[in-house]
Amino acid sequence: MASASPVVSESKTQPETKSQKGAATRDQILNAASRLIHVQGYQSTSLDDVLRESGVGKGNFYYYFKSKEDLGYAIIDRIRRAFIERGLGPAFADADADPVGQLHAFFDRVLDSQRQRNCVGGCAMGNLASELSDVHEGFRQQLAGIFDVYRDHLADAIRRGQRSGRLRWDADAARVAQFLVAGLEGAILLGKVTRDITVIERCVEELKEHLTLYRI
Amino acid sequence: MASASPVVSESKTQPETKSQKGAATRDQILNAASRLIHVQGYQSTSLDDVLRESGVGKGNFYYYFKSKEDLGYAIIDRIRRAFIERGLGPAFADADADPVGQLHAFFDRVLDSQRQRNCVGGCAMGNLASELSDVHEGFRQQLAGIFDVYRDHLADAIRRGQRSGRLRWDADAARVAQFLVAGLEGAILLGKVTRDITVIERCVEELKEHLTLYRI
DNA sequence: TATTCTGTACCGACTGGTCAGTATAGCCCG
DNA sequence: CGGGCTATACTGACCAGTCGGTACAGAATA
Repeated sequence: MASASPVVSESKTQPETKSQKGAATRDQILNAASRLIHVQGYQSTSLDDVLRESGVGKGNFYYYFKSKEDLGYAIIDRIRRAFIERGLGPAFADADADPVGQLHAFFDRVLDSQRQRNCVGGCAMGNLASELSDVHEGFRQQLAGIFDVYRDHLADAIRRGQRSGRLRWDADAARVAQFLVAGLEGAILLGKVTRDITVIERCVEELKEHLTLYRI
Repeated sequence: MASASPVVSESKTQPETKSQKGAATRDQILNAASRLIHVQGYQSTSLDDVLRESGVGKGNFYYYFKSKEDLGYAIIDRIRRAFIERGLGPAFADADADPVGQLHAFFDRVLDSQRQRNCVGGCAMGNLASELSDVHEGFRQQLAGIFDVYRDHLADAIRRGQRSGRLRWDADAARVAQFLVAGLEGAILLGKVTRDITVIERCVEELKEHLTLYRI
C-alpha cells in the first residue's frame, strides 16, 4: 500500500516451509486471503481478517510471510499458476483441435465461472490490476506479466488457426488476442457492477461474432 | 465502509451551501478527492489525504459532507455528470451525423484521454466499479446506472445508423453497445496495468473493425 | 451609530478503534 | 535438546468521525 515499492520485483517467498504441517498452515493462510481479497480487494483486506478467517495466529503468519506485501506477491503468484494450469493450459492444450472451437469453449468457461459466483468478485486478476497498478509498481509488473501470458495463449491459438487454414492470414493475431482479453475483462467488470449475468452472456456472443471477421 | 448500506440510494447532498465562498470550498474538497480517488481508489484515500490536498480543515469538511460515504456519492454523481455532459453528450449530439463516424471519434477521444495521462488512473468509473461493487450496494447501483446510460447512448447511435441505412437491421443494438463499452473498459484496464498506450490503440482499432460486421 | 443577535463558515485537538508489524514466549516432535 | 511451529500481548501510526469553540458577515435593536 502506497509503499515506495522497488521497480525490481522482490517476491522472495520466505522459508518455503519444511514440514507438511507448515505447508498446510501456509496454504490455509493463502486460501483465506485469496477468498477475502477476491471480494474485498487487497488494501481493504486486513491481516486480522485473514487471521480470523484462517484461524492462524499473527505470530504464525509472520513466520510464513515477511509482510503483507509478501503475502500479496504470493497470492498473485498463486493466481498466475492456477490460471495457467487450470484455465489457459487445458483450454488450449490440444494443438490439433479447432482453435476457434477452443476459443469459444474458453469464453464459455469464463462465462460459467461468473455465473457460478453470481457475478460476485469478478476477475481476480482484473480486480488487482485495477486496484494496484497505480499504487504499487511491483504488483503492477507481476499482473502485467499474467496478462501477457493470457494474450499469448490466445494469440497462439489464433496463429494455429491461421496455419491450419481456418483463419485469415491478414488477422494480427496478437492484436486480436489482446482485444479478446480486453473484451472478456470488460464483460466481467460490467457483469460485476450490474450483477447481471446476461450482460456477460451478450458480450461473449458478440466476442464470438467478432471471430467470424477472420474466419475463412 | 463495508457499512450495511441501504438498497435505496440516499445521496442527499448536505446543506447545499448558501454562499459562493461555501460553494468554492465544497468544490475544492470535491476536486482534491476526485484526483486522489482516481489514482488511489476510494477506500485507500483517507479523509486526511483529502484535507491535506484541499487545504480544508476537518471540521469544515463535515460541514459540507455528513460522512466519507456522502463524499463518495457526491463524487460518483460528479463523474456521472461530467461523463454525460462532456463525454457522451457532445460525441453523439448531432442526430444527423454518421453514427459510425461518431463512434469512431468517441473511441479516439477515450484513447486520447488515456494517452494524456500516460495510462495512469485508468477509467474513474471502471475503477470504482471494480473496487466497490461487491462491498457497497449503494455505490454499486449508482455506478451501474452510469454504465446503463453509457450503453444507451451508444445503442441509440447504432439504432440511428440502422434507421439511416448505414448499419444492418439484424444487429442487436443494445448488445453491440454493451460490448463496445466492455471492450473500451477492458482496453483501458489493460493499458493501465501494462502502462502501454499501444495496447489501447490496438483494442480501439479492433473495436472499429468490429463495427464493420454490421456496416452495409 | 453603537450594540447585540444569528447563521454561515471554519478550526484543530481529541476519541475509540483498527492497521501492519514486533517481541517474547512456549509448545510439540524427531 | 534443538528446531519447526504457534500463541498472545504489545507498539506506534493512522483511521473516520466528534466536539467545543472561533471568525465574520449582515440584520435587528435601540
